[in-house]
Amino acid sequence: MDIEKSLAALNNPVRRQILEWLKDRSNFPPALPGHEDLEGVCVGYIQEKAKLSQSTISNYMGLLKQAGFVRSERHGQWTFYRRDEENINAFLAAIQNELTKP
Amino acid sequence: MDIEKSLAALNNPVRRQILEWLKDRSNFPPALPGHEDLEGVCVGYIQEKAKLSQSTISNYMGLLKQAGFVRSERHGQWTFYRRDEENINAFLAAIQNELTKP
DNA sequence: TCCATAAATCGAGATATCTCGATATGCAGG
DNA sequence: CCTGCATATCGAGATATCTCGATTTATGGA
Repeated sequence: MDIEKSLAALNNPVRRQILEWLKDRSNFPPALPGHEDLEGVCVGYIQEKAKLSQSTISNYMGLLKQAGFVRSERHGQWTFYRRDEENINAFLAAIQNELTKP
Repeated sequence: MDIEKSLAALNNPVRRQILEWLKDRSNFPPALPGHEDLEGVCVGYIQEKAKLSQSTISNYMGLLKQAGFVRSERHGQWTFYRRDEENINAFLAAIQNELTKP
């Protein structure tokens, strides 16, 4: 729970938007054939929606992952990203604790 | 409640530290004579503790104020800053709402 | 009115972030 | 193996943030 990294990762509107999109799998095209069971979304789908370059999105997902907001799972040539609700909640608890008076 | 400005303001360890210090007036030297009733802390006291230049701290306090985390009150030649608990809580509610799944 | 003090603003150099296109890596199918 | 696709990494230019010292503005007191 690195609050520094977490805040840096959140300090960008597109990265926050991606986290919101990932709340609901149906914000993206249907899962690839043979991966219907997977919760995650591949980089290409995220890129398509965000309309930024592939390298930028890959970088963004790396930052979100380092901050703990997402987990990744590689399946074949694809990397599937999904939210890490536990870490997200841990961050919220930490920032709340840091900001509020006892 | 500009979440963009708020996250930018929080994206700096010294600014977060200042917000923490301001939780408790006793983190600073006693109030100036004639201002004992005031909740706030003057810029000079904050600068002393943060060990950064006067202009940097003035800038920081401006950012924290723009983000809504502090209010300022001018009394004579001093500007007294104190936390705005209401806005801080509003930010926490907003970020929680943005980050958590429904 | 003049001076001293507190704070805000200005201008600038150093550093970090953003974002891209190009390249490298890893994997699947023929 | 060789080719093609998905993703990651690299290098770089543009832009933003950090932080300072110098200057300006506001105020209070002699």
